[in-house]
Amino acid sequence: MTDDDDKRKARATQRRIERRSQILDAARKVFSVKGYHAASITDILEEAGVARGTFYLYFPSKRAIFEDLLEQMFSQIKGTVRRIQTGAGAAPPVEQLYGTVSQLVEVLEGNRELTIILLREAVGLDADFDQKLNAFYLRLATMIEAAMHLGQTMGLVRPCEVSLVARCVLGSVKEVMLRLLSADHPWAGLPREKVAREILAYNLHGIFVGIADGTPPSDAA
Amino acid sequence: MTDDDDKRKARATQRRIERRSQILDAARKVFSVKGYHAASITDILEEAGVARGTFYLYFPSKRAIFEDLLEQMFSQIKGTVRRIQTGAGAAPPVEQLYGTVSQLVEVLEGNRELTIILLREAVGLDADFDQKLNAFYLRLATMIEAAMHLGQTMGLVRPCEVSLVARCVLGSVKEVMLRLLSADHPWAGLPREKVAREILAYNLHGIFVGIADGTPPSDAA
Amino acid sequence: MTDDDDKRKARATQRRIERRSQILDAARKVFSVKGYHAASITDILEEAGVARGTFYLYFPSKRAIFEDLLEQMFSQIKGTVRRIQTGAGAAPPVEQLYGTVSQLVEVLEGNRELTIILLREAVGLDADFDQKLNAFYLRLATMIEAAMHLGQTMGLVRPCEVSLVARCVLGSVKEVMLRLLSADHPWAGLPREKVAREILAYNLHGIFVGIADGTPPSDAA
Amino acid sequence: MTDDDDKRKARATQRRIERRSQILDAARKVFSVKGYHAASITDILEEAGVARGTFYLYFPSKRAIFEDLLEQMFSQIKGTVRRIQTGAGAAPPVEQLYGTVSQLVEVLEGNRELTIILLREAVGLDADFDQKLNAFYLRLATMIEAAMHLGQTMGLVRPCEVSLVARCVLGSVKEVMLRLLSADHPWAGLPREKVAREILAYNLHGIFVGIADGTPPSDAA
DNA sequence: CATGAATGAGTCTTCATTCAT
DNA sequence: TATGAATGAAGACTCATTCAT
Repeated sequence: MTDDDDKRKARATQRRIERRSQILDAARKVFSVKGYHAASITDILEEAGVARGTFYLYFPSKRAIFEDLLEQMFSQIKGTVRRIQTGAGAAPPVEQLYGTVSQLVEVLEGNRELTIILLREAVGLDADFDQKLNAFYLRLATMIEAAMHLGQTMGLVRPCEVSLVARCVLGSVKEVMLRLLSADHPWAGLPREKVAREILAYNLHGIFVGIADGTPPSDAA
Repeated sequence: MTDDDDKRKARATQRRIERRSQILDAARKVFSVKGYHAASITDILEEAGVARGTFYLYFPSKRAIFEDLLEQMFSQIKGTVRRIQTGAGAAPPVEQLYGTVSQLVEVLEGNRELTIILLREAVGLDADFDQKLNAFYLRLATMIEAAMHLGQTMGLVRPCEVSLVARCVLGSVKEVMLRLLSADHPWAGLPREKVAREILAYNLHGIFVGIADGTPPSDAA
Repeated sequence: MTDDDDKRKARATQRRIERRSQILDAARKVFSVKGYHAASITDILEEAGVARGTFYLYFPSKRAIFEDLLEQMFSQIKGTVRRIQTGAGAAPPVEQLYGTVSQLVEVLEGNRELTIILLREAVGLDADFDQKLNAFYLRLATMIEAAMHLGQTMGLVRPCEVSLVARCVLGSVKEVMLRLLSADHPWAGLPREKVAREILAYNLHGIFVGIADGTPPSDAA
Repeated sequence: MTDDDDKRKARATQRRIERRSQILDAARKVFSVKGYHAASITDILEEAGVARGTFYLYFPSKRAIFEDLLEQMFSQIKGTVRRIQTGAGAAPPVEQLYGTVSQLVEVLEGNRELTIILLREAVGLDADFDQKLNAFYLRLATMIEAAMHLGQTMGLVRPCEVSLVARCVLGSVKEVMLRLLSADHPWAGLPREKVAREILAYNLHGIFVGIADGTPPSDAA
């Protein structure tokens, strides 16, 4: 009996999770196409093939599901961007950076809809919401700053107003990724690696002390 | 009589223009504080001290006035960003660039409200609207591309995927300016020139073939 | 010009007041028939022949208009129930009481719908609301108590737990009035005066020290 | 086998009854605190510790369970209010009345929650429902009328519009009991007997022919 | 019998836009 | 030209009830 119950409970939980995903997926799609404001609960309902009440069974409000989506993105990006290792057997910093950028591009491309939401719906919902986004970007900027400071102590990064330049770095990545993921970008054919290398080259030669010979870093490494 | 009529007409036209400005100013303020969606016609009305019907006498819709505001911004920025001169007596390209960036920062700072609107309310109204914004940024990107191509033929700019890198440049400027103009940025004290120089240095060393010696370009020039 | 403006403004204000009344009347009717919960804004709209938005132009919420209606009732009743005068030339207390009761019945009958609302919708909206109603009835009860205390010092009212008996008085009036105003009461034909006299007789002989000889007080007076 | 079946059936029936009570108790509690409208099925479910579907296994609707609760109250009150006995060995009518009132107060106090529901949620659900309540109160009023008519033939009750005065009596009891049972009434300390005596005294001296000497009837008897 | 996920009709409220004065 | 009252489409959310497991 207990076994049966357990099984049933497990199946129920499973279904709950699936339903949630189903709605979440629909919302992701709708939000990425229409944007937060233009998207109505009804749109999501239709996309998900679910009744009104069901939605509210899984999410307390339109805003809540949107935040959920953003949280997803946050955590995925957080998982991607890693600190530079400086230990003995660590790979050269540039290599590591390339790895991070490359992965980042991959993750963002793999989450096209979420990324578009994150990058587009940059702001404008309400103060509370903006703050969350700002906090997120601040976290990213801070990570970049930290890496730059480290680079400076290693003599790899030129002296500069780090907090400002870190934002430059962030901005360049944001802009490129948004275009890359938008419906009809001009670099449709570019492979991820190429994109990653270009971004890295652009940024490195802005924060890197050394001879810029026009060769992308992957070759240099 | 005709004279009188003319005078009257002129005065009337004058008043029309003033009224328009009055409403436009109010809208700019409201939009920059609340964002497009959160701002209501009523907010604008109250800020402008104008009646409901009057608003619709000057603008056909909420969206229209918002577009108007954006157009203002477009033209101001267009006026700032100039093509690099290559003629005989022309100043060194880097100098020219510095001038452009410096002016740009100044203009954007001088139009804090509009700039914030432009940078934040990036997208999300509707497809039509997004296209306008995309078109605007595309225009900017294209100008940067043109400059880069020129630079490449002059041997000043390293070979790269120009259309992509141009977006990097654009993104870095957008991000920095948004932070700079936001309520409480961390570089509160930085003078415009310093900001301009940092941005330029960051970007130049990313698109510039040459020895990156860590010296800001203004010194180099 | 100013004259014209004044006139126009006056007319506008007049119309505003009328519109308000129009909606208020409709709401009164609907609430008295359906009760607060069963009545929908739509019902009121249809009854008033007014558009949805118009309603919210005059009242911030369904609850607000209901409270308004109640306030109306409060003030009307307040205006009716007067303190007993004990001065030299004052009419005999019983006479005064009869006057008050008689007027009260008249007022309540004249505001059939409001009264029904007040008496029926006794409670159950929310804590806040209940409190308002309780406070109102408490005020009435307190007035009755005061009159009774006075009567006691004058030797007219028998000793008793005044606060409790005051509620008895209040309750008897409430119940009778509710029935009287309800659609199909059994005393349909009874004239106001008769009703007033009966209520008074009933109550007087409960709080009156003296010989109850079965004669209605109006005769006794 | 049949025995076993019977036993099983009996046990099952027993369980059914218990479950029903369990839900009924929860509903009583919830309704008396929140009132009919504010109380949700979910509230009852949580209070009862029962699943949604289970509820509808025992009651067809929210309204139905509410009616059930009211029926309970009806029958309890019906059991309390007895006809006055006029036989040879019967106790004096006043004594009997005192007994009835006293018992009534006791029953109502013992069913605090139900009573509050009955007295507060007086009306306002829908026409059908109101009618049930009206019918109930009508029944009570009719019983009082009958007693009064009897009293009149016995020369104990003064001539009056019996149907109206009966409502006065009913109203006075309702009002006092509602206050008495409400959270913070002013007579918190009053013992039941005192309350019963006061109510009776108030009412008797309104419907009783005789010398009102200010003494509570219990003393008089 | 019991469960609780799913349903969808119905509610209140907002706000851009229109139009008579 | 200016006003502001009126409009009504559209949106988010609730909750009693059903039904597959």
